[in-house]
Amino acid sequence: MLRTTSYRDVKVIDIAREAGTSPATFYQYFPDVEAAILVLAEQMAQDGHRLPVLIREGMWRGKAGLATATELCQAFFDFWEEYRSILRVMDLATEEGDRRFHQIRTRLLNEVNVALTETISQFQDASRSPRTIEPTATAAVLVSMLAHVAAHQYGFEFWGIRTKDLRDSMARQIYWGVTGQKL
Amino acid sequence: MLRTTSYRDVKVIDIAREAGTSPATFYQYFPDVEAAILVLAEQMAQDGHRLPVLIREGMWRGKAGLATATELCQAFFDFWEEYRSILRVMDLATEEGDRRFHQIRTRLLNEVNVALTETISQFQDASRSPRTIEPTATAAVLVSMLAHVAAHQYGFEFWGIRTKDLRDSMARQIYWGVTGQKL
DNA sequence: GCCTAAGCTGACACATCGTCAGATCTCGAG
DNA sequence: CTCGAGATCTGACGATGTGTCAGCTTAGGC
Repeated sequence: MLRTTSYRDVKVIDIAREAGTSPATFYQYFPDVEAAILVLAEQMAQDGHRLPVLIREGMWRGKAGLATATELCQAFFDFWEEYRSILRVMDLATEEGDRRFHQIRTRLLNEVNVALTETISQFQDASRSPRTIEPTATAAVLVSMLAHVAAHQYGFEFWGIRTKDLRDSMARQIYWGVTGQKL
Repeated sequence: MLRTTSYRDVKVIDIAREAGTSPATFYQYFPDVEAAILVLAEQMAQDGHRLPVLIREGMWRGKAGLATATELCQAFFDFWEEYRSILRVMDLATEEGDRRFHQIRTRLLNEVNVALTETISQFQDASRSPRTIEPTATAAVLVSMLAHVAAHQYGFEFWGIRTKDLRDSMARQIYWGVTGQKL
């Protein structure tokens, strides 16, 4: 229903109708509409475990590194495509201070963040470069980029920017952010 | 009201009460709640003109370039801080396919995008590097990063990531994305 | 076939929506 | 100052949605 109806207009009675039952039955399972969406969000977060795996199992050195970065971008695009309507509600709720959604969002993105932080740290240690920039912060910035571009993919196409170009451009930024190398 | 009440719970009757008038009067001015928020969003977009100015008037070469990038990040943080509650509604509405909000979002961010694209193109031309990466796409990716990190600034602090670190990390990514230089 | 517990829902009191007819106000012409 | 046209406001209302409860239905063990 979130795919076709705006969040604001999803009413308990609509959900009940769709489920072929009455509003009273809905309230037996959920205190409100948010609580029902929360369940969907939890299922989504489960599926999100595949994202950090890509980072940990991928190669990050040289050309293979750029390829891994590209795969990561593609995985984000795919994930957002699938869960777009839930993600946007989660984002709003999080921003509005809803702890329940914030927690799920954290579980989903923090894992990616941690995986990326580790990889960045490894490269910083290897190159013995002065750690002027926090790996955590860089990881956070890169994850933000991924999440936001994936979310607004369609909006960019509207401006005549191809998804493929976005992906490649983002992959380069990530490769650079992670390795510090120019390639 | 959007600062204290969730978007979903802002009712016409609340707005009317707040304004010391009746719902019927509200409907004389706006067809629905969204339309009223739209006006706030338009005012916000006006104020957004200051963002592309920073890009165009700033220096982008060398250390001054990094300073300009940092200023740009700070400006985004400040802007989002001021208009956080409107921006999150705008984002949701845009994602849900609302043309009116999409248009305002475009006006706001596209100007930044164009300014950044121009700057990137200048650097690519100067270095005669092969244009494998679309300047427009890179600009879009960077603007996304700015918008998203600014939006979730508070969420990051929750994870123990300092705003200052975010800003510096982002500034480096932008500097690199714009100039292609490592500094 | 009976009983129990789990699950469902009709009905209700209350809130909000969106509209319209008519009340009220404003302000310039006479 | 008075009047009236046009602008603005609002009470009232039917329609729709919310959240609760008591009572009904159903499944399954005995």
